[in-house]
Amino acid sequence: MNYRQAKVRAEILKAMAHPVRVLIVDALLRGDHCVRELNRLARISQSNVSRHLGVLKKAGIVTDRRQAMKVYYHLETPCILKAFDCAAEVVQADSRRRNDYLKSCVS
Amino acid sequence: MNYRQAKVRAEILKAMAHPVRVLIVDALLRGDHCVRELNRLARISQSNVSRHLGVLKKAGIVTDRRQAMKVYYHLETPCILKAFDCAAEVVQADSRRRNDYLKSCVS
DNA sequence: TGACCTTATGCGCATATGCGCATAAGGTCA
DNA sequence: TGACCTTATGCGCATATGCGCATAAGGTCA
Repeated sequence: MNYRQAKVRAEILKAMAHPVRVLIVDALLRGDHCVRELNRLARISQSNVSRHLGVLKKAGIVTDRRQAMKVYYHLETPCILKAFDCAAEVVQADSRRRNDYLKSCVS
Repeated sequence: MNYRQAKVRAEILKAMAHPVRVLIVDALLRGDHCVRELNRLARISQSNVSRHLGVLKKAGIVTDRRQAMKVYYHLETPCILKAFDCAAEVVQADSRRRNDYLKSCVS
């Protein structure tokens, strides 16, 4: 892999690498939502939700469609789930290692 | 998902969301490497490689072991690949959408 | 039309991130 | 021991990111 390819991948990972954006993606996994709904669900200010949605949209992770006053956002790539699974796996592996370390200290 | 859980996931995604770290993880997929090797492979300064490895280590993605003068790094969670696959998928979906858009402009 | 709802974005500021440079610390080997 | 290799990290600076606040723009509905 060259630097250019790595940069593209990093951009996408970066687009998801924020707690609010993780929350948003998680909500969108269960169906489309408009900004206001996400704002209420995630208890994040409207402007902030909107901005984070902009980041996800720019990265191609979500798309939007206007419907009357509201703008609905749609998760374009549910494969994002895999990244989350991995994230969870890393956490588990890490705590397992920590436990092993603690055990080795005791024995 | 609550904010705390989202934060944990985001931390891990963040740990990979940098071109240099993507390059490093990709290299480590093919086997353990010491800092000097990665430094040469990726054409990144030694101090910089070391720092990025520190980030990956802190996130629990890699582990290190000393062997004489060298410190070898080991990819602890190859599931990281999945995240990369998804990243690639996002890029493809995005360019597909762009093409569709262009076509709709022409027709 | 005017009151109201929803969304995106400009601005300013605080904080985080990235990197080069220098250097200390750990180790090898003649 | 002293020359040398490898690695981690402190420091300073430039740039990126995040967010609150205010507000403009788009739309609805009585």
